Amino acid sequence: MTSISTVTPANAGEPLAAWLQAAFEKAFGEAAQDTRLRVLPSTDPSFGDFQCNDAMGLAKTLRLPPRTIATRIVEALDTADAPATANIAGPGFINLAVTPGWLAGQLAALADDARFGLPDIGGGRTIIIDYSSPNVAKPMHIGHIRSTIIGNALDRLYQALGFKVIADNHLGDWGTQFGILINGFRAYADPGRLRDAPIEELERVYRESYARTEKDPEWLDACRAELVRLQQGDPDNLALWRQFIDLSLREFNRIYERLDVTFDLYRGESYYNDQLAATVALLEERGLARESEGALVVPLDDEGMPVCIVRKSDGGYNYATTDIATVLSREAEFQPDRIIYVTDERQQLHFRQFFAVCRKLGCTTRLEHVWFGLMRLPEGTFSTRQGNVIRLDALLDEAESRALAIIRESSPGMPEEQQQALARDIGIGAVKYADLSHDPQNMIVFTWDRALALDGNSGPYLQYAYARIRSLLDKYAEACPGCDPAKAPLLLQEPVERQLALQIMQYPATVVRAAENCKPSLLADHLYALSQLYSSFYQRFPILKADPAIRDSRARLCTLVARVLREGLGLLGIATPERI
RNA sequence: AGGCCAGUAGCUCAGUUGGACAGAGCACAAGAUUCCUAAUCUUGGGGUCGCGGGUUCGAGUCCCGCCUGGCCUACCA
Repeated sequence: MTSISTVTPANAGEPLAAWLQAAFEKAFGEAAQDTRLRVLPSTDPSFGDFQCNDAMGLAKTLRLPPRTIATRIVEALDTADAPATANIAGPGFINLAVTPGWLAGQLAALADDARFGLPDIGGGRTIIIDYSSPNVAKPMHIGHIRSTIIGNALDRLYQALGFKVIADNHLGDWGTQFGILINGFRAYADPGRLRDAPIEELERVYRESYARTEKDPEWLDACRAELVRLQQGDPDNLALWRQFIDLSLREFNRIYERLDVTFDLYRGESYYNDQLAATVALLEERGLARESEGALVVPLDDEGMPVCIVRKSDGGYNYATTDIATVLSREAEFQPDRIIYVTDERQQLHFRQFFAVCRKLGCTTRLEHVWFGLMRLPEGTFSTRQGNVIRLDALLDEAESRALAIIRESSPGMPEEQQQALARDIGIGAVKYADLSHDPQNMIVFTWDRALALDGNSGPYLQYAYARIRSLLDKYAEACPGCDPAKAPLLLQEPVERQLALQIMQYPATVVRAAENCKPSLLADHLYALSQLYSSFYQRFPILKADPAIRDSRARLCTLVARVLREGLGLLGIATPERI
């Protein structure tokens, strides 16, 4: 159950819904008991601030014209200290225009709440989020960015809502590719290149070795032999394997640092290696697995899915086995409430299958696959073979250098070091926002200009709005020493000021919705709308030069916009520099 | 062949339990800076919401059929 935070309800319309609900019950008695009226922000400011559409839906059950229902609700409203005026429009919409006093009071209550209205939904329960998960000995490319950025945003969102989040990087650090790599490494690796660009070198070695397996059977056998030796624990091969992981992690961590992404665990597939046999034994014990064409499979006809292979015909285990063992291990160690996997869309069937197997084993953890559309290039799918992969570090480099060019032009006086730090925040912010502002499930066609856009609906637009507020508030402090905007009464007179207040008040509900739907884009949209309102307000109305009471109120409104932007962008993992 | 997803303005995309004349950004056109950061703001044109049925007081949203595109469909992950 959702527990409501200290002062402010998560949905800004809730107090109004309660007000309408009381009138509804007064007017209709028992007939009203089973329904709860909902109040949502208006779809158009000209209708008012909030609206309730439920009278139309109730027409059937109450057997009355919707307009009559709406009228009777409105007539029964408690008018003493009413938070809003209500009127009926169209077939039975109840439009609510809230009083300035109510609006100011609600906003002030939100401002005084330490959690800014975010409810503690988690109550300390544990969620494991499994994301990023690149393959060892291969460079991270733009195909990894969505999992990393979306996963990290979910990490931050759930933490903000009171969950204990364990971010687990389930590295691809085990499997047949290591036989090819070890054998190739001994034959082809160049120490100099390995020192200068380790991952490129490992990748080159792998490609060369792999190519040879296709035309040289003896080579292929040698690779297989190395793999067997590794799996049997041969010290030399293990040492090499550890070196590959070590080199890869160093490279990955450089990128994670640039992206401000951190993990609580780095448990690759190899971590579960010694649990695979027991996992399969358990499946057999429970009578869930059977032989088929030499492999061991779990039939899933009852779920309408093809069989799930848990042991290959050569006796080896595959990813399904590892994933099942991973769930069992996580349940035993962490007792998580949920496990969320963030991967691309191609793995949907695999996840549905192994989730089903887990349920058959009696797992009670809520397992969830958050999938996202594959990123592709305008000319088609990117692929290693065609060499049209865009490496993640190259993307980030380009993002930063584009940002730096603009900063040098617009802020030539800024110290070089500060320009570069700013370019990092803005460039990385642009890349992250370009991803997070889209619904994860939509495919993204990658173009440099779109991924690195610095105007319009972009990360820098939001960062710019924030920096302008900071600058303005500094000037306010100078102009009015000793003034505390937090104590100023809120006078929300202009329509755009009311809209700003309403938008801010929807922030907690938006965070909840973004987390529950695993769609950070919902929060990104909200922050963009807030920035648009603010930019319009800023451009059209004086703040520092307004009459003192108005000036102080507007300064306070600015502090609240800044707070939402800083905290909201923070939940998306996007930095908010104080100066641009 | 079956499954999942998508199809909304020239382009990229939003669009809470079905709700009021379908919204942004980019691009295009015209304007705004002696004044709090113009990476901004204001105004304008522009859409048979893939097609056809159905349910409903009401459908971009739900149901059925079709068209187009992407991905998946047993020993890669």
